[in-house]
Parts: sequence; C-alpha cells; structure tokens
Amino acid sequence: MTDMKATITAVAVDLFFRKGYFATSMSEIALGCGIQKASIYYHFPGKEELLFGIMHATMQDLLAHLECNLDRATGIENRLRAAVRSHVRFHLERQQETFIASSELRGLSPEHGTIVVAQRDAYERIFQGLIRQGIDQGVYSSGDVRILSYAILTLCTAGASWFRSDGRLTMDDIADIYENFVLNGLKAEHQELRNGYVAIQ
Amino acid sequence: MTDMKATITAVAVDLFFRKGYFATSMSEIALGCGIQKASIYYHFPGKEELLFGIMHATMQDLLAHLECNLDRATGIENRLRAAVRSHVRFHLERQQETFIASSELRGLSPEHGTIVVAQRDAYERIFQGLIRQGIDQGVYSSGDVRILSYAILTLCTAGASWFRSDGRLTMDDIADIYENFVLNGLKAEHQELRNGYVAIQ
DNA sequence: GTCTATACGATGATAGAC
DNA sequence: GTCTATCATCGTATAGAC
Repeated sequence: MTDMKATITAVAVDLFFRKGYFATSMSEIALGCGIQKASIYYHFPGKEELLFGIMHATMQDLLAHLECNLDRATGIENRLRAAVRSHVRFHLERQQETFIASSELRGLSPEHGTIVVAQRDAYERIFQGLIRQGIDQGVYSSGDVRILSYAILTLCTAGASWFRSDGRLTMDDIADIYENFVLNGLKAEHQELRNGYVAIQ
Repeated sequence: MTDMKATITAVAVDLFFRKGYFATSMSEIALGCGIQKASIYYHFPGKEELLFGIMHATMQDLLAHLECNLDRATGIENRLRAAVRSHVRFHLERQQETFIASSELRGLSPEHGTIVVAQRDAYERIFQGLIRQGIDQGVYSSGDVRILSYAILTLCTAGASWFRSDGRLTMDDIADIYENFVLNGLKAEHQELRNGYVAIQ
C-alpha cells in the first residue's frame, strides 16, 4: 500500500513548500515518513535529486497540461485565454509543487538546473508565440513580447502564493479574475493613452 | 573610511540575493568583508538580525518612497499611476534588497517576521485604498480589491527579478510597460466582455 | 527495505587575547 | 575592533547488520 518512494516525495514537497529546500533537513523528511533518515538513501541518491525529481516532474506536467488545453482552442484570442486559464488552474491545483518549482532553482546542481531552465524556457516560448501572433494580427498592441510573457506568467504564478482552498474565492473565480486582467492588459484599444510611448519589439 | 557595519550589510545583501539566506554562511560574509567571521558578532548579535536589519530598512524606505510620490499626485487615476510607478522604480533601483525582502520572510524569527509582515500590510493597504477609490468613482471595474492589489504588486515586484541594468530596456521603459499594463487591466471598459462575472467585494 | 551506528565537514556562536 | 581558538550542534551521506 505505502509506496515509500512516493511518500518521501510527498513529505518533501510539503516541507520544501513550507520551510524551503535549504531549511529542510533529511531528518525532518524521514520523521514525516516514519522512517530513519538513512533509509531515504535507498530510494534517492541524495537530497538534491529529491528536489530535482519534484521540479522536473512538475515542469513536465505543466507543459503537458498547457498543450492539452491549447489543442482544444482555436483563434488567437481563445488560445491565449486558454493558455492563461491553464496556467492559473495548474498553479492553483498543484500549489506546493509549482511554488517549489518557481522558487528553489538555486538549490539544483548546475546540470539539473540547466535541464529545468530549459523546460521553463520551452514553456515560456509557447506564451511568447501566442502574444506575438496576437500582435501580428492586430488584436493586441505592440509591446516587448518577452517582458509581457514574464509579466503574465509571474502574475498568474503568484496567485498560487495567496490562494487558500478554504477562502472566499474558488479556483474558477480566481482564474476569471486573472484571465480578464491579463487580456485587458494586452488589449490594443487603451494602449495609446499615454504619451505616445511604444515599446520596442 | 570603511564603516564595517555598513560593509557587512552590503556584502550580506549581495550574498543573500545571489545564494539565498539559508545557503549563505557567516564565513562567506566575513570573507567578502576581509575579516574573520567572529568579528561580525561585534557588529551584529547574529545572522538573523542581519537579515532583519536589511528587510526592515528596505520596507521602511519603500513606504517612504511611496508616500513621497503620492504627495505630488492628485486625482485617483494619477495617484494610482504614481503609486505603480513608485513601486516599479524602487524595485528596479534597489533590486537586491527588494528581492530579499520579498523572498526571505521565512528566515526571520516569529517576532521579526510579525514586524516585517505588518510593514508589508501597511504598504499594501495604501494600494488597496487607491483601487477601492477608483472603483467607487467608477473609473475602474469592480473586482476583488485585495486580489487586484496582490496582482499589481507581485507583477511589478517580479520586474526586479529579470531587470538587467545593461539590458535593452531602461528603468523608464519598464516602468512605462507595467504602468500601462496595470492601468489597462483595471480599466472598466473591457471588463464586461466575459460571461457576466463580477467578483465579490 | 529498513535499521543502528558513525564518519566527517560545516555551521552559528562564544571566550578571551591583543 | 579584530584576532585565534574552540565549542556544541547539526548537516549530508555511508557501512554494514538484520
């Protein structure tokens, strides 16, 4: 019944989320699993591989989730809407793992760091492609695509930090709020308001 | 000439920013200052007080910066614009300290943590007041004020993570981009687009 | 697979000389 | 104010019994 490898990962996710990777010790993880710390090394080569496993799997699932949601949407506006919604929902549903994935990069070895950064870049490039298409088709005002993608992603990622499943708002409420906020922010109509500034491409 | 207390703080800021608080040791800080680690304890009671000093001063300056900028602006739209701009600029100008202040809360003792959280809350309440006024006056669409304030603040705070002073964009470019993005996101006109959703207050 | 026991380095912090 | 020397503790990780 108890797949110990999965248990260790689950306990580690909880502790890394609450205390941070560096502030969490192998003894604490073992304590949470009801085993001795030495036993962890039968399942994992070390603490860093534990972190990498969590981050790598989370990034993989995040990308798969996005691709799955994009497959069902047509038209640039619907596709960007679907992408934002996919991003927000995944971060709300897997709050702890996504928080770790976005805040504990410094805990990885250079090799593992490179891998996760590549995953993150591939994910971001999908958003940048959508934004660029929207701008090319005149749906959105021109702007720095990379900066806009960062803005959108961090904004929605941050939602994961303050979401409480027992709070006033449901996941759908929050997804709605961000969806509107982001889509409005990109809309072309309001952009010319201010002193003729147009961001470089 | 060399105020060692200031030097220690400066070196700590640099290391806490690059490696994180828990991953930074007193020996490393001492090495960066050209002294022995024991000498640090003449200037500071311990590592945690070093972190608290940095975070507390940064939050104080952040609030003062905002109040100073708000004093010069009249009218709700200009005031929110000034607030966003003040926030972005401060985070760009004091990139390292603000990054630490927003990511190392878990390193503080409960007592110090309470103090910094109180500072952060006071700062956020100013933004929430501005948004609420804007909504009351019909300039912005109704929405969850607290969530909107979080969204705006994290969005702009994140700018500090990817800003490079040697990059393509100047601080003013970035401030412009975020200013427009946020003000557009709040604008009333586009909000009704989607399925009649209105967030509860 | 999990245990006990332990190696071994690094950590934050202190004592006391200068 | 800064040093050297040192303490007690805890960290990750390993060896080998069961």
